[in-house]
Amino acid sequence: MDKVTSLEVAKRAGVSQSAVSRVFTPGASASNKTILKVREAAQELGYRPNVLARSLITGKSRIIGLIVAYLDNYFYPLALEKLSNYLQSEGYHVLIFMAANDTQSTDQVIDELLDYQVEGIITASVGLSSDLTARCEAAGVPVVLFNRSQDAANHSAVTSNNFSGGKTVAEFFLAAGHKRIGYIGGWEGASTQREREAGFRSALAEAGETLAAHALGQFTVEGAKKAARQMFGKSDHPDAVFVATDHMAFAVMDVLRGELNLHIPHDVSVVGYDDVPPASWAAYDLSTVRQRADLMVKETVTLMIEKIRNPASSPRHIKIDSPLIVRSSAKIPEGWTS
Amino acid sequence: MDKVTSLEVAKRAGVSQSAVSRVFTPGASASNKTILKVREAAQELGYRPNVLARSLITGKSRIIGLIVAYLDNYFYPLALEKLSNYLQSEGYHVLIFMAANDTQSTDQVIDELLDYQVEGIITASVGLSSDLTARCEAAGVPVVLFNRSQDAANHSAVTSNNFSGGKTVAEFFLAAGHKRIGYIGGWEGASTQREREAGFRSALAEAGETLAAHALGQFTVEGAKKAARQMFGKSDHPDAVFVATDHMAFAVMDVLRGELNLHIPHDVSVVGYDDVPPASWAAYDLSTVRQRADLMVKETVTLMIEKIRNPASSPRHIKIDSPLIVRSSAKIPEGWTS
DNA sequence: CCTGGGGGAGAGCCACCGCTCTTCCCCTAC
DNA sequence: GTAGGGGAAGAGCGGTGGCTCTCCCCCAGG
Repeated sequence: MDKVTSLEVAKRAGVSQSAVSRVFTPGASASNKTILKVREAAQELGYRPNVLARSLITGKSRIIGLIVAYLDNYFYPLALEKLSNYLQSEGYHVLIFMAANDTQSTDQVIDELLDYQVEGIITASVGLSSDLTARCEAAGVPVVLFNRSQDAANHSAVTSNNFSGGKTVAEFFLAAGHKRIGYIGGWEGASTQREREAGFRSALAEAGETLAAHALGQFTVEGAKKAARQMFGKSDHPDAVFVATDHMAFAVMDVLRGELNLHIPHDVSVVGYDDVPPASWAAYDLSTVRQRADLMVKETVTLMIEKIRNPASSPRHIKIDSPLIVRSSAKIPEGWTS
Repeated sequence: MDKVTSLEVAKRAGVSQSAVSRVFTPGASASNKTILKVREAAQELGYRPNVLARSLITGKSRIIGLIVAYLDNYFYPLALEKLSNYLQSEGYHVLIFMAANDTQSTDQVIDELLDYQVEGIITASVGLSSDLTARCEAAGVPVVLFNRSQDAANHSAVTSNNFSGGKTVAEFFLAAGHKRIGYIGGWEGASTQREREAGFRSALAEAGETLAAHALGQFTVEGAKKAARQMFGKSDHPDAVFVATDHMAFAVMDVLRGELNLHIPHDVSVVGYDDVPPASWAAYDLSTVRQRADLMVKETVTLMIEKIRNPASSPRHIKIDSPLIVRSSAKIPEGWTS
């Protein structure tokens, strides 16, 4: 019952095997009569071309490798969903890999992807060593970084405008009259973390202010909780805090309200980054900087396809504008308009 | 720079092409001397076997197709992560597809997967028509349903024990002395929904009670909110409600507390199903039935591999025990022990 | 009006994509 | 001398694509 080949279809239709191939190859020419006969025979036999065999000769697998980490941060599943759908609609398919966040495993993952002759690699929230970059380059496989950027390396990247996002949050806090302003970040290895903090600090500096408190939460719930306890456990705690991802911001809010009995936003204003769905849930109603996943995905795929079509095209870093979404977790400055 | 083939490696190493193949084929024999020469030449040239070409001849692609829906329910991204990792560790790779929840698109997705010569298909929260089942069967591709079951069809399935899970919740409510008990479900097409409700109802019936209110939330936040407003908008609302997924339960809690000013668990007890991470977050602290994703994943992969190794093995439905995790969103009966 | 030649569409043939696997043969070792 | 390990050769796996060949249509010229 298994494995119907084009040869069998050809026999049944009374044509040559290449005729069958031509019928199933878009852009090849065949007479209506042949097409009809072949289609019918194929239908009866349940024939479908073997994509693997096709890729072998055409050199195009129509597979895109996707490397993901941090699936526990809501932003990534949603981005993944959109990415997959968008690539599917462009006729590509997604081979997915989880990356632990060590170079070791990323290394192996890339190798396995290359083994599958992927036409391109998209990494979500994963950085690449220059060594790996070179290997992909050598194999002629373009790489696009999603929600992460890299200065030195020469691959394309799509991020939100993290710097200006961070800046806006600081301006928002300052306009609301906050004086002791804290920051809870992610992990220094991540460009998102560095840029959000840099933007945040720069706006404070412009206003002649400085950061009153600083901690890193490693992008995890536990890390964020620890950071929050440490930062808010004393009486002269900050009256506003910018948390680098919503995912961590929820944990921070839980600690502030549940453990430290602080009121939000009366005692502390909290702002996050991402605008994942729970941010709009009543229990948190978190003010946050929105990363527009759909736009980011669209740009990522566009960049990828451009690079596949024209391997010589130069890498680009696209920054998507990221607006502040004002909800009730932070004091709203009078007359604030985004 | 592109595409190093085994022939080139063979030339450089001064051996035949087949010798190179043997070196890279686990289980084939070659002398130490040859292995050494070949490995060195391969290293220098950056050679790696082309998996696609290999699959063409061996008939084993080492690809598993994964079809997912409802990625907005936290349970699935986490399951996906575990699934992918587990399959990776078993030497398989995952080609992922998103399924809109109509048969139409599932149909096409299956076709595309079969085109890629996948060795098996895992569907997460997606049912399959008997027509599709037959097609996979005919192509010799085993199917395992994850978190969904199907009576008539003959493929394996892994779920939690939804019936007993639902039953436990009802017993829990009854033991706490609740009298007006409601249920907010998902979507009738889902076996999880039907079984959870059936279990829940059966325990009520055993105690001579009946459901005081019933609504369906379609597994979405908006649907659940609507159901909650409807069920709790009047004064004789239930004093306990079982919501078929945590994801919907959060929405229900938001409506109860934020819109209707009801107190949990004082006015209403809420219990969910899944035990996704936010269930343990302080803002919700939701009592819920735990689906043990790691166990479910492990069984799913085991089943899959067994079926690949021995296609004749008969399909099985594995039900993972699902314990009630007691938190503060529902009244705790005196002396309750799970 | 009929015939011959040019041209183009469409079908068939064959080489090949990169690898595996079986068969065969050679060489070594006992 | 014989057994056995290991290398080489060659036939595919299921397709694609270039080349050739055939056939038919059309038009021009006798």
